[in-house]
Amino acid sequence: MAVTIKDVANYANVGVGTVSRVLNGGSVNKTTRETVMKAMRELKFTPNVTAHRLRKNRTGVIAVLVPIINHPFFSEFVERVEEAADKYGWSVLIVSSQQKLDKENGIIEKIRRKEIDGAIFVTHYKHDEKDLQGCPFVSIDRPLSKDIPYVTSNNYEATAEALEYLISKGCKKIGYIGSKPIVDSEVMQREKAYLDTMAKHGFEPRIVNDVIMHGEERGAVDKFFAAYPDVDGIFAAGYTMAQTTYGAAIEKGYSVPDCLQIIGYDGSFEKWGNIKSLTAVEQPISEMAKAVVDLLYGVIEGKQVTTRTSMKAKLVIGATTK
Amino acid sequence: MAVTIKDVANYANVGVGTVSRVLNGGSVNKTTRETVMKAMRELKFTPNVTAHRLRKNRTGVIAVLVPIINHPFFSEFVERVEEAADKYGWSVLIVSSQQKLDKENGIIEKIRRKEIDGAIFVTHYKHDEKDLQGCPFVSIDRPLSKDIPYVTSNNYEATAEALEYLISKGCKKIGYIGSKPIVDSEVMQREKAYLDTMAKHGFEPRIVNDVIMHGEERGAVDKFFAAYPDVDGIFAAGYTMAQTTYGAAIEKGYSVPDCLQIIGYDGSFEKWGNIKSLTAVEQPISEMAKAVVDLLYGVIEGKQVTTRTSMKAKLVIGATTK
DNA sequence: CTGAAAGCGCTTACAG
DNA sequence: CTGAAAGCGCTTACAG
Repeated sequence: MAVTIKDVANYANVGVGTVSRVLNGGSVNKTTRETVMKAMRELKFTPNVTAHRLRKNRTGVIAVLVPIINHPFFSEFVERVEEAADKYGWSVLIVSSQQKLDKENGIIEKIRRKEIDGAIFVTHYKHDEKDLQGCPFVSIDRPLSKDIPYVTSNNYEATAEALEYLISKGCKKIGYIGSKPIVDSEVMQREKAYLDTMAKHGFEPRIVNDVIMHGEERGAVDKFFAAYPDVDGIFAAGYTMAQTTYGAAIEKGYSVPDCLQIIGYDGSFEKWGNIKSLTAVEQPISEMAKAVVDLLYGVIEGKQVTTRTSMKAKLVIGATTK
Repeated sequence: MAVTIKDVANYANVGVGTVSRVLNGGSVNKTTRETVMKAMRELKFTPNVTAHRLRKNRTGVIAVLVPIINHPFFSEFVERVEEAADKYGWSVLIVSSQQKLDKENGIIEKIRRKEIDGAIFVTHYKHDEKDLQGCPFVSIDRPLSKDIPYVTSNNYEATAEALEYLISKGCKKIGYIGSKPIVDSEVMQREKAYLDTMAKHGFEPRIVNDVIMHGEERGAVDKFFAAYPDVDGIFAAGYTMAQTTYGAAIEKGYSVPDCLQIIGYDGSFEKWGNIKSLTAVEQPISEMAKAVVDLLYGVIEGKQVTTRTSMKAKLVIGATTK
């Protein structure tokens, strides 16, 4: 069969413990270490992760919960998580919960049963504090519960910057279309930044920010245009919302960006090469994924980790603004 | 710690072997089995998968390779695979290869090193026959290599049906826009069905079917419209192609479906609620995923499995046809 | 049908 | 720093 730690030990004339120690960075005499490494190379040894996991009481599996997978932000996020998780030898279970509580509870239960080692929540649902006790969890944009670490981006500043950009391009009747999170989340800073910026410039706010699910954007967008037909700039607080806004605007006869400028959050239309590229606030998805995976590793290993990590989003100019 | 097979054995006054046998469906005396099951229930025993895997030399991880994850067909397929894999206690590693050979070879290498148990290829790349020897592989739409099982849909019949539908709705100048697979694949039956149907009706073919990557659809679509501006019906042989075709057609001033009718393959635009829903040939994604996972299980367990499994796609009428 | 024992490939106190 | 040994939680011949 495959070559094991024992074969290496025999070949190098040491005990298996020693081989294990060089594998795990334990203290080993320098020349001994070299002999062992040489043996590993010559025998083409690769450690058996399953045995390692059994000994360490780990499964090597983490879960990532997203509301929907077919979405520019979430799908890229998930990809980056897979890449970052590879560093720890983890494989990742993708759970697309579409805001269904039972799927989320299923994951919590799996962790409890030790079927997976931990989970990353990108979904927004309210959980019982005590269900989360002692489980290795991390999340995006909001603390799952007190003291549970999470990664976010500078929602407030990035949104304010985007709005100032619209204003600098001549917009005076600026609207905000969003999808309100079910639970307290830093995503709400986007709306706050909008209100503050409008107030600062003396503009009256035009807002539609309801609690809706992915796939229900059109209703919110139609409601917005019905209420504020005179709008000349829109900040759409999510990718799907921006795409829907753009599509509806074109249908309704608005000329983009001449009469109506649009800025979205995340992603760009150019992906499929079929519509013009969106001006958007882009979150550093890759860095956020890496950070959240490292955080989860820390939690699983019982290390001290920072509770809140904020990363910088930046405005990327596309063709939906002047 | 957690309750183990040993605790159950003690509690039920039997040997651990017996407990293991009831767990794995070995032959056990009926009343003994009941005593053991009762003990498991009362002790809230759940088997440790890692130990099981170590003993069976399995990792419990399979990979699924897709060209791109943010795509209606592939993302749903991947979700269904996750669900189906759960039945075998597997977790699935999602690899988005965007037709990059090194990622695919990385997976083959992982299987060789026993880091994963098997893989499902939805990507289309040419691999060395001998690299695939003895590895548990299955695929979609084409045999990865001789005798390697795969699942497909009735591409030919479904495409022919879609074209007959266009013709029944008055189309006479029907085009085909596709993305040609790099390797031999049953997807090519779509083009064949198109050519046959055109010939049958005495229509002249209008085809653009180049080898392109996801994200490069717009070039093909523009090329098509430049060559055949008089088109009144289009069969777009993939979802992204259909979406791009629709977007470009609207931009170029075609009225859909009044002057130009479009049928796609897979997915629908309505997902984001922003554009009209597509008339499309829908593959039975869930069934295909289930079938391919069961196939992989068979291959891993060394069972005899059927080489080709074909499932029925069906035409779903949307708003892009009359 | 069933129990005792060996072993899957590692890690980790325990002595030295 | 290092070796021998126990043990992680299972499965599987081997006897009976």
